[in-house]
Amino acid sequence: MVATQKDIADKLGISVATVSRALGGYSDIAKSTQERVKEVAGEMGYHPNIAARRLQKQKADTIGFIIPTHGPRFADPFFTELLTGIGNEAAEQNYDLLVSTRAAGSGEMKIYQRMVSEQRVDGLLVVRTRQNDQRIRYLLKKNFPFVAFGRSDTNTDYPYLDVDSQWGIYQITQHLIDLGHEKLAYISAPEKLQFASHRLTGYKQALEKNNIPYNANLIFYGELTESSGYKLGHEILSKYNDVTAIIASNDLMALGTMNAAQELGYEIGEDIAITGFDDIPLASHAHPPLTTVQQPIYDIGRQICRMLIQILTNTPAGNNQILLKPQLIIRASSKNKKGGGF
Amino acid sequence: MVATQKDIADKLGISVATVSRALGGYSDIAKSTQERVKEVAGEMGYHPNIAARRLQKQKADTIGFIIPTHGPRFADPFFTELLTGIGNEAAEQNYDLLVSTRAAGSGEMKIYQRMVSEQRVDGLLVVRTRQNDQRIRYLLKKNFPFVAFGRSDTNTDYPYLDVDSQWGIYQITQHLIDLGHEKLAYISAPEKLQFASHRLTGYKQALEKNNIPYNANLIFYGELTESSGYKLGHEILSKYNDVTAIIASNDLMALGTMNAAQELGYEIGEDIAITGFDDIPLASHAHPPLTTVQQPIYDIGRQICRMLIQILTNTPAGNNQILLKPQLIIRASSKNKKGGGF
DNA sequence: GTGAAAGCGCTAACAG
DNA sequence: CTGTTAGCGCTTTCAC
Repeated sequence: MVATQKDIADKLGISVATVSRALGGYSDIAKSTQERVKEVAGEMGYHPNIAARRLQKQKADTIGFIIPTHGPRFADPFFTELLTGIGNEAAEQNYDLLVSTRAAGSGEMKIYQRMVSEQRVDGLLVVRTRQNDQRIRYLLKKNFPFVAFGRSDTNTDYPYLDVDSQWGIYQITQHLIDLGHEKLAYISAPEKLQFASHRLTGYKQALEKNNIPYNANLIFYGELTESSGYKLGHEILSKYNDVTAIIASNDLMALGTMNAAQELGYEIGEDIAITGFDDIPLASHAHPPLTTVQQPIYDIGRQICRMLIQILTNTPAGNNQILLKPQLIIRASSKNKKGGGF
Repeated sequence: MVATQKDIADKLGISVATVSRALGGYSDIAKSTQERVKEVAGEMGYHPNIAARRLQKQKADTIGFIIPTHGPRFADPFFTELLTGIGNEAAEQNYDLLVSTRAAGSGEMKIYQRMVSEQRVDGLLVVRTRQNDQRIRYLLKKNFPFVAFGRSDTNTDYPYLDVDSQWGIYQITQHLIDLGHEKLAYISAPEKLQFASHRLTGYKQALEKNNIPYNANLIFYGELTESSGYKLGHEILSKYNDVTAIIASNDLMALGTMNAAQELGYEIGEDIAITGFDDIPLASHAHPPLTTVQQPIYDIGRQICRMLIQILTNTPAGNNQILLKPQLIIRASSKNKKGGGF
């Protein structure tokens, strides 16, 4: 049996209210009483019952994070790192973190409703924003606190943090063009993801700037997994043997593409350039190391969590629509085009 | 404002108790009443307040999972997949999943205490069991429900699921020996992790069986990360140019080691064999694909979660100390030793 | 400074 | 079948 405030009160012959005040560190309490209460609380191994506290305070002191997984073998290191950032920030601020793992689509909205309606959490973190995002529409309608990692196409106003991935892909494309590449295939994220269009735009912009005609046949759509990159890598290289660079919109797909290219006998960095996006730890330990666009994943996790808590505590938050500039990381997977005239 | 049972009761002119019973699907209720209640509940958008329910039931219907991270850039795909398994199972059984991310050591025990004492969760999942594991000792002392992924050295009795990684490493070592390798370096997990010793034992057993003398200098200790494997790979290959195989005790370190070896000009699978453990999705898309020992990570997550829920609901659980046989997956990173006499 | 009393929203025992 | 009552453990008026 766990000790309650009542147990302490009984033992000390005082009221529960006094115990509560003593423990809560209120000022209108005799110093001596407070000390006695704290001592006995310690002896009895008292710990507050948070269910009771939550009911009374009408707050869960909990943040929700619903991870959009794709299938059982969802093993994206990006999310582990993001989760670590979110979790560490939440813990420091004394919030619990409620996590759900749900495939986008299959019952995902049910979970949002459950978290919101049953007051399981005080606020939510939304990631991988999508075009016309149902989740965001729902939360706005319910007027429920949330922060998104990613913008949305609807011109609604809500707090978010995003990385300027259009700019990031523009940079990486320009980098490849500078190296002499002219036929660059592009592996996009699923079209419905908001960042997919940002990134694709960055690619198009760079081509345009350099007077390279855009060719829709060179755009491929993947699922952000290694195996998806692998399949598309094979497809691209078998269809177009004159492609000299492949830009993937995340590292996992880039790694899969590298694998395909290597199977086909390409030497990466020499015969073909391949690039990613994210800079997961594996990117620098790939063979060859992967040129990519770095997002500060851990810090993003911390920051979106912090933004949400600021909203929940009505702390003046400053700007709550933040756009970070990512950083181009050049490694050996991109080199001068062979015979590129340099 | 959110609708409560009282609101429904008032609207219908009945008591809160009746509403509760109607909603709870009890049998001792008039069908007509139940229908009216449910209808009005729907209209008013009623959803139970779980804080109240938890207080009354003295159960949180929540499972806790504390992820032992190492540092900010913790990005182990293994854990994403494990989390997905745990999360999906919990959701199916209507349990919430509370996640904490804490570096082992730094305040980790505080989180366990918080979860247990403040009754934030009904049970806990413990992973990466350690020698003389503090967490397990604590939970046993508190008589708090938990299931561990991994055995422990104390011969205490508690529910766990583990993979027979001794057997797994034995298999992989034997496989390499069969290929003609005789000087095999070994990269261990940190010594304090329980599975580190199991795996090392498997390695030693295989050597012994084949009359290869054990050489302690060939044992290296890593941190289970790519960069750790990378550093040790460099160290091993610069010290011992006659090592022809390196056995890493997880895939991430194996991948890092491959990177080091490739930097040094080795052709993996030809000049040197490198193997891992886990079979994360990236293993099959490495270059060359990685020979490894497969653990059914997602299923392990599901199963430890299921075991815990069985304990919480007093469901006859059958065997609650389970040892799974992993599976050897042979890929191109291990081949015949060059000039090995085959 | 402290106690008494009320109430957060729900479930459960008991009466009728 | 339904209402009354009590209570989960805590915080928060309001008196004194």
